[in-house]
Amino acid sequence: MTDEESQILLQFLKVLADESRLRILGLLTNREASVEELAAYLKLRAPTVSHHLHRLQTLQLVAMRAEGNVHFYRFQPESLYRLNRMLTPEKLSRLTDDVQGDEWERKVLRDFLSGEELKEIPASRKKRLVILKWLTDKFEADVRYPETEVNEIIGRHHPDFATLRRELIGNGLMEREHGVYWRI
Amino acid sequence: MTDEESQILLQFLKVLADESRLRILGLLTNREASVEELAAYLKLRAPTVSHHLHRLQTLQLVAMRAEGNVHFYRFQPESLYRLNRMLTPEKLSRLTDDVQGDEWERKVLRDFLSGEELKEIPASRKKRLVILKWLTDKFEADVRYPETEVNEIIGRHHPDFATLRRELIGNGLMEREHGVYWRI
DNA sequence: ACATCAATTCGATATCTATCTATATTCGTA
DNA sequence: TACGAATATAGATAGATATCGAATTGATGT
Repeated sequence: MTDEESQILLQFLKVLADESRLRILGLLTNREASVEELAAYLKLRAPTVSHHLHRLQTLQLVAMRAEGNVHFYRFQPESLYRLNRMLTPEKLSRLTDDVQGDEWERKVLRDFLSGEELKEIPASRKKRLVILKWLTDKFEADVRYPETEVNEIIGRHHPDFATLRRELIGNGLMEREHGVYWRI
Repeated sequence: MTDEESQILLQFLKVLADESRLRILGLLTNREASVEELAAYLKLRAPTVSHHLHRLQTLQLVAMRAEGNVHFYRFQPESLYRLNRMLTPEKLSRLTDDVQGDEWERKVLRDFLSGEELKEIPASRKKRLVILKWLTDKFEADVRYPETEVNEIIGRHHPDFATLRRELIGNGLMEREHGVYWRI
C-alpha cells in the first residue's frame, strides 16, 4: 500500500465517507454557494463547513472563487470521474501487486524473508511462486519425505506449514503419494 | 439525507474508506483466501480481519464459502459497479432534493411512519401516494423481484402487503409481468 | 464424548476526526 | 486608518471505530 495511487484512492474515500461532505457536494452540484449559505443549509457552524470544504478542495472535488470576502465554492465533477476510474476490480488488484523488473525476484525475496524466516506468505500468486521455489530448495532432490518431516522443514521458515505444503503440491513443485512427498 | 439510497452510498464509502479493507479487497481480487491467510498477509489478528470481512459482507463486497472450519472469502465485483452507479453528479444532486422538498410530504411521512414501520395505510388518495412513493424506494431500480420477495419487503413495513402491492401497481409505481415485479 | 483448530463474538482501549468556541486574517468601506 | 463582515485557523472535546486478547462457537478427527 505504498503505491501512490492507492493512497490517493484511500484519501478520496475517506473524504467522501462523511454525511456532511456528501451533502455539501449535493448542494454544490446544483449551484455554487458561499460558506455561510452552506452552513445555514446544513445547520452547521461556519468553521465546520470551512473545514469540510478544505478537505474537499485538497482533492479538487470543489473549487473556490472569491468575491471580496465571500468565497463561492463550486463542484468539480472531473474528480468524481477520476475516483470512478480508480474504483475498478483491476485497479484494486494492483493495490497489492508491485511492478515487475529484472531484480524483481530478488526484491520479493528481500521483502518477504528475514534471514531464513518467511515473514509472511505473499498474497499475489506471482510473488508466492517465487517464495515457493525458494522453499523447494530446502528439500533434497530424489529424497522421499514423510509428511511430518515436510511440516518440520517448512515449519523452520513459517508457522503455517499446512498452507505452504498445499501450495507446493498445487503449484507442481512437489508431489505426493500415500503420504510421502518428494521434490520434482 | 433521509433518502435510503443516500444512506447506502454513505455506508459503502465508510466501509471502503479503510486501508485494511481496501487491501483485503485487493488480495481477494486475485484469489479467494481464508481469514488466517489474510491475517498473516496484513499482519493483523484474526478477529480484526473477521471484523473487516463482516463489514464488507454486509454490503456484499465479499462472499464466503465454508470448507470445514476454514472460511474462504471471495470478492464480488458487482457491488463495486453498484457503487459506481451511485457516484455520479446526478445522484449526488438528488441527495439534497428532498431537503427543500415539500414540507407537507414530510409531515405525512412523520404522521404515518414510526421508524420504518407504517402505522396505517392513509385513506386519502393523496397521502397514500406519498406513502407508496416512500415504499417504492425500498426497491432497487432495474431489479426484478418475484412476488414472494415483494411481499417480504413490503411486509417489513406493514402486515397488509397484498393491498399495498396492488396499490403500487395501480398507481404505476411498479409494474408486473408473469409474477415478476419491478420498479418504474 | 473429547481434543483441536479456525472463525467469530465480546469487552476494553487507543486513535482519529467532526464539531464546537475563540481567535486571527483578509477585504471592503466609511 | 479603523471598523465590520466573511473565512480561515487553533485548540478542545466528544463520538466513532480499528485493533487487540480472551472467551465462545462450530466442525473434524481420534
